[in-house]
Amino acid sequence: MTAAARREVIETAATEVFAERGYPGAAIDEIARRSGVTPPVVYDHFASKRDLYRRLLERHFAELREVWRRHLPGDDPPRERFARSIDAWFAYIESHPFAGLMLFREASGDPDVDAMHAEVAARSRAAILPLFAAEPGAEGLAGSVIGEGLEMAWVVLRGVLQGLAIWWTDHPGVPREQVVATAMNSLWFGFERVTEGEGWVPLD
Amino acid sequence: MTAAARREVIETAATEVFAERGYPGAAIDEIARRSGVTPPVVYDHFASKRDLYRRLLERHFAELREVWRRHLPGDDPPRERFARSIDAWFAYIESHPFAGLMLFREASGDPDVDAMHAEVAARSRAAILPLFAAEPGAEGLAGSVIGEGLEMAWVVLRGVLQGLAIWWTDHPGVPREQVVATAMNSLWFGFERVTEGEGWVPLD
DNA sequence: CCCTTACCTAACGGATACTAGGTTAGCCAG
DNA sequence: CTGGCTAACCTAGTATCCGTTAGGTAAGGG
Repeated sequence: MTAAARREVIETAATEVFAERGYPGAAIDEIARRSGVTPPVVYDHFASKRDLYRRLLERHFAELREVWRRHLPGDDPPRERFARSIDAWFAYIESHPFAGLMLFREASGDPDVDAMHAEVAARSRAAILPLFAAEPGAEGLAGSVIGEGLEMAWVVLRGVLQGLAIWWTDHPGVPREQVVATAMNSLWFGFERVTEGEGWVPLD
Repeated sequence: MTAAARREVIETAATEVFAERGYPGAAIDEIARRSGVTPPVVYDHFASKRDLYRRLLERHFAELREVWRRHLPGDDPPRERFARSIDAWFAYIESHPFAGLMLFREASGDPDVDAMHAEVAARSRAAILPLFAAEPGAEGLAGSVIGEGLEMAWVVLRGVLQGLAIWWTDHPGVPREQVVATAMNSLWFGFERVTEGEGWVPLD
């Protein structure tokens, strides 16, 4: 097998194993075995386990980032663009279930690896948030009663999508439209309400 | 130190280490060191690393379950009870930040441990979901256009709370009311809309 | 004075990231 | 055809870490 093809096979296998076992639980031995190869071959392509992991993080986060960049901006009504983005997002998860699982595994056990994960994830956030900030009415979000408005909205968005994505991989029979509908129903009312300036639920 | 006190110290230290490093990354050595003790002492109190982990899962999940059980049922308007429950939930996270982090770490790397985690978490879900199902209008949720209605609502709820909880531990300066307000604003509109029979966002 | 209790030192065994060095198979110059 | 070079892959380790255990010490109470 050519080096490039082997490298691709290893990356696919490694994504699976990292998703299933997490960073410390993923053994190079098993990654190699699933790639039809012995461990030293992995080191012909990647300098270390960390290097391999970083490479996969960069790749999958970039692909997911691209989903937002391609579907969110536009001239259609916000709700349609938002719905399409979420649909495309789950379509990516559907075709790359292990990539999603790997990205959403929060903590690895290795502080350096955690820092790496946080750094790459922060780059994604920095790329995607401006797309939302460009929406009309977004200043309502940013300046709302909630101090860290945009940032916390991001946390909520991420929490819902991530939770549904993980749940979905355990319930593969559920059609994508249902998952997308749940995400929309959970997220849309809040965004709509704020961007239209109707304000927030008051705190008693 | 008495055995009971030492055991408590070890449980606290272990919760911290599991939260910071995840199951495979947590070393008995470090748990022991933070407990002011050597590793064999840990084994005087717990049969194994897995046993210690299970014990902590049971304990913290039970405490969080109790929060819902105490605050959600009642005769006040649903929104107030829901808001109070969420406030109490984040109050628990505030006083037990490591417990929250430990519970929300999805995957451990060890299949047996993952199964254990899933089992205890499922017990919590089974205890809390009926509280929501008892709400007037909940049949709208369960029988909605979304097939697995209640279950997916649970996933969303959990996703939002978990995301905010993790974010909050990284931003300790943010007052609890702001986090609670964000959670309410993210979750309440959807629930309200469905339980009042106003239906869902249609899918285009 | 002994026995229990809390804790220790020292080590074993297994797993794991990573490496040194060799083997095979195809390709290409002569 | 042939000899040698390269590229893909291998066997066989090494060093380290980690869960766990065996067996012992020391202090305090009865």
